[in-house]
Amino acid sequence: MAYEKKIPVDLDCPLRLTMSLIDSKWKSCILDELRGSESMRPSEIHKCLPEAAPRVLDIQLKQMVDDGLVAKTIFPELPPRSEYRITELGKSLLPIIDAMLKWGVEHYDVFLKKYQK
Amino acid sequence: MAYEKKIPVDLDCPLRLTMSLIDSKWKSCILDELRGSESMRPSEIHKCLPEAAPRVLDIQLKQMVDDGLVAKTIFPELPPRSEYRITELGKSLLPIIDAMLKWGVEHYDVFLKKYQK
DNA sequence: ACAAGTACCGAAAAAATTTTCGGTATATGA
DNA sequence: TCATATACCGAAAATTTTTTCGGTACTTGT
Repeated sequence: MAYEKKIPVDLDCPLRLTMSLIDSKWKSCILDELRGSESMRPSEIHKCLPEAAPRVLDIQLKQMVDDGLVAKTIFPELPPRSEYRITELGKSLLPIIDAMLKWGVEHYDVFLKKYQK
Repeated sequence: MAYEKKIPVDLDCPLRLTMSLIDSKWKSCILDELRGSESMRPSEIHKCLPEAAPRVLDIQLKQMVDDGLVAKTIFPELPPRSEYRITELGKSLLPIIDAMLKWGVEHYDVFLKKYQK
């Protein structure tokens, strides 16, 4: 799959539904970035997540727009301008992102010692 | 990757660390199953998650044992017997699983209408 | 004797995801 | 004029994950 998912989301069970919306490599980070600003332009998002290939962010942002987690506004200008912002549905996932972030911070050292080098 | 991860967990940021521990197709379901019993034998887990190929559960259980989320006891008996149980570290992830499960239940209908058929 | 169950594992195929590369188009600043 | 920036997209390569298949070894029940 490149820019469109064969099976958009996992409808087999509620837990996997939620997972399937955020379990790609960068989606949770994108949500975490978008929460911080009213809106962000693609180039800003790329700068905030420099380790992600720009193409992946494009693809994952598009999927998140399709899923309703993120809204996109295209301004009919040249050079082109567009903006992404988190939707109410996307915001409703933030408690989950928060819980994961908190857990990660609390247990980071253990896994660093365990797996680093 | 087949039965061992090249990069065991993602240490780039706390959020991705947490994600990397549970973001495979069945790990969150395994945790959700294991929470319900004191312990489970592999064959029981397979029966509870019939859609997952047994080999995948083996592999993912092994990774979860390596990561410390699940503990395994092997009984030196014949025919062989072993048991998996969730560890304290694994239990500390349950609030995240709960939040995802709750979100999934609350938003299931929307995505069913949106993507089914 | 033989099928079925128990737990496990390697190899390879299949599927999905991520990354890289090159390309479109227009505008601005040096 | 030329490099840079904006946003986007397709194709293919690379990587990772999931699945399938076949095999080990031993026991119980028919």
